[in-house]
Amino acid sequence: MLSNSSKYAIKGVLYLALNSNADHKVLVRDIYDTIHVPEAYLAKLLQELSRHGIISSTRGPKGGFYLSDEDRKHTLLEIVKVIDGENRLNSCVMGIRNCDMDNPCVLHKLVGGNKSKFINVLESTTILDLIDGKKGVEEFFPM
Amino acid sequence: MLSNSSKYAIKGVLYLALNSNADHKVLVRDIYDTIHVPEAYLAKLLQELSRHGIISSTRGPKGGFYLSDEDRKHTLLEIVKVIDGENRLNSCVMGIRNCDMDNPCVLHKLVGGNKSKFINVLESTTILDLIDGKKGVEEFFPM
DNA sequence: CATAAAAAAGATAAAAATATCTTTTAATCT
DNA sequence: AGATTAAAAGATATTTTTATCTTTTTTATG
Ligand code: FES
Ligand code: FES
Repeated sequence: MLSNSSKYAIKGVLYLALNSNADHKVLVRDIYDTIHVPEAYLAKLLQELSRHGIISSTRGPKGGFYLSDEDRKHTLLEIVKVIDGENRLNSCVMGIRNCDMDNPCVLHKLVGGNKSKFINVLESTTILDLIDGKKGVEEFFPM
Repeated sequence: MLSNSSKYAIKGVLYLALNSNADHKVLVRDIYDTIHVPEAYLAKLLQELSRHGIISSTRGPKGGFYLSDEDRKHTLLEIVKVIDGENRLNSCVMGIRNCDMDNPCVLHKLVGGNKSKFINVLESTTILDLIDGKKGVEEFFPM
């Protein structure tokens, strides 16, 4: 479904969404324990997301990772694509060719619909949507 | 979604469903090229399925793998469980705990439904269902 | 400017998934 | 019985994913 890395990344971003903004940056060191992701690994993932403009960061003292208002408009799919690459989600359930309505594999009719719905959810759900209405970390973590 | 191994296994079983029976056993050597699965790897997978009673096999001359009528009643989920284990499919999208309606993670509401539908399809689709109405290998392979 | 803080980048390590190769066992046929 | 065929089992190799460790660069501050 999703790689471990993508799950970690989503967790990290979710934490940032709940606990950071441009005036309050947070360190990996302060996140990893709460969301149960290895510290160094989480750092790599957040760096990757930052490099791709999904989240924000600044170096040096008072630095850290955070989400700007713009960042919060990014979708789950964008996160997944940065971490897992374009192809992982798009590939056919049977791993044959890129999923193609015109040329479906045996399982396409059976499960293809679910797959596209899943992708659709990821594509249409922003970080903001996810935390909408929720206020506490407790509502999400430990997860 | 499904591991590579599971996809291979399903392909192999599908081939057997189309091209074998108790009186016509087939060799891995005659399958792997058509379904594009490494020979030795496919052998391992079919052996595993045979060991678990999902497919049938006999050794020695005139031996090979095949599907009995009973074998054809097995579901896709059974295949996947033998190859990927019980937990891969059941685990939460966010990889947190076993997916539990009573205690859902953030993404459960969004994608949990799709996931259970997917599993449901695998559970309710037998080999026989899959090839029902189809007669030629061409309809399935190359896949 | 020197120092410290923190992300970025790079290198390395460990584990899991994927794949292949070799030996053994069972069945068939002469 | 002996030879041959083919799966079963076991051992090994490769690749990918997951994870950690080290060095470098950037930024802030005294
Ligand atoms: S073509 Fe295989 S799932 Fe769509
Ligand atoms: S609890 Fe996470 S997907 Fe169900």
